[in-house]
Amino acid sequence: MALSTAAPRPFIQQQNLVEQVADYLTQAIIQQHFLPGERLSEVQLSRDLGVSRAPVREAARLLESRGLLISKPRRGFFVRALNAVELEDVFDLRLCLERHAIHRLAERYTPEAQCALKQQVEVLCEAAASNDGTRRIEEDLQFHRLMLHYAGNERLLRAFDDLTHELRLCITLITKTHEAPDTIATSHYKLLDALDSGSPAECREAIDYHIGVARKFVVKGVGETVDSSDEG
Amino acid sequence: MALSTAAPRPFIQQQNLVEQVADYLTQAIIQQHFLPGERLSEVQLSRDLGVSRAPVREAARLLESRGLLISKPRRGFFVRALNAVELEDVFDLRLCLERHAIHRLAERYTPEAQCALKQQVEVLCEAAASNDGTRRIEEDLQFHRLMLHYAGNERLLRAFDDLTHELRLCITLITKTHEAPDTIATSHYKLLDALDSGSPAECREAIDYHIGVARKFVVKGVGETVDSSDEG
DNA sequence: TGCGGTAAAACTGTCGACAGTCGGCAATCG
DNA sequence: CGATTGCCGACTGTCGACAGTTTTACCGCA
Repeated sequence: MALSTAAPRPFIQQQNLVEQVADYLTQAIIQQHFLPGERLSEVQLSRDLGVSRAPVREAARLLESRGLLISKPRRGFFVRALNAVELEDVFDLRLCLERHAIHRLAERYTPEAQCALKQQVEVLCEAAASNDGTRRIEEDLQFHRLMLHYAGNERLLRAFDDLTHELRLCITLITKTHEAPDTIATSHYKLLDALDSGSPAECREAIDYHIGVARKFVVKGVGETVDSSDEG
Repeated sequence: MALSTAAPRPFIQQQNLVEQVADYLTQAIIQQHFLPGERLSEVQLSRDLGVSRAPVREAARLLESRGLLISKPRRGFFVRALNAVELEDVFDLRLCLERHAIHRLAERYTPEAQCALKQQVEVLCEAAASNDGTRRIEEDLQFHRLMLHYAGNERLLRAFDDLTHELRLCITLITKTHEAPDTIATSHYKLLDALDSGSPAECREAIDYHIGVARKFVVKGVGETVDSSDEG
């Protein structure tokens, strides 16, 4: 049941308008083409994308379940705006999930997992040296996703994926205050070392420190952008 | 089979059709009017409920995001069927969330929370003495939901709610193998005692034992119902 | 000039319809 | 007699349209 094997690659896949619209909206939100709190007009979107409103609505509901949009009855869909408290909650839950995952992973740390994680850290380091902030974040998240993946609990992985959608909601904030390249590298290598040691205490300490640093940076970013996106 | 009351207008006249359809579907699935793996026909549902297909589709997508339904392209929606592995994953994640929650709660254990939890245990004990298995489960879940609530992290609570939807997916299995009333009572009082003590170690031990027992019962229930509802 | 009320515009919620696709069944062929 | 192929029915994906509601713009009045 390992999901590590290559994903099924259908020959022809592009015919699902809902998914395409969902992807488009997700990217547009992440890249801040739609600002937090902004209202999305179904008719305008369907006009712009050249589709009818039905797939737009279904895609919007999908994003709502992922925490990227919020629907208000008779008002439409709005881009979710995370405040400081909600962001703290997100990182607290992330800590919860990753603590659990790293322990589970330490219990079943295969050479395959070790190799994949090490490889991903190298990719991450490469990305960290570049100027592309978004790519840095994505490779960082991908490393953590791999950890969750090799922890062997698909439901846990799904919960993490749900969470990262919300993390991406403020990805531009994160890129602005992201750590220095060498800090990123050492921080992740520490996680690998902890896993190699197999010690639960070391794992916990490493992940606590790691998430703690990330949290600090992001919350700082939010604090700097005192955004008065009020809602009623 | 499920909708013998397919009269012209069963129940809907207000607004928010999507939520009403979602509630209806949720109840129908929980009460096993739709069996795991069964396919749901959009047209049939919309006919039976006296609405069009649009709200049915949107409600189905909602339930899909909650893990109650699975959509297969061009095939429609199917009732999710949890296998033993997936159920183990669910309980593992539940352990993850509740461990975190009880620690957070111990840090900020107010008299209000203490009172509310104690009250809910009493309600639960009352329900446990009754014959209504579903009510027992619901009051049990409600106790845990209160714990998560007073832990003070709304995002954590949402993750828990998402999880309980899947738990309810096999609620009939759970009711069949639920613990004895006095076991339920003592088990929950142990949680309260651990919280009163304020000791993280005691909290962890109590919640580990608690979830472990629940897991054992449910997994046993699944094992007895050797239902090979695999999917391809 | 500022404010309240009314009317128009825009939007969402919902509906019925059409087209492409999938699964099952039957006729055909080896 | 079994396997294959073509056909038919049913269903999903998508669309345009209508009705009720919310927002906005405008106009009269103080």
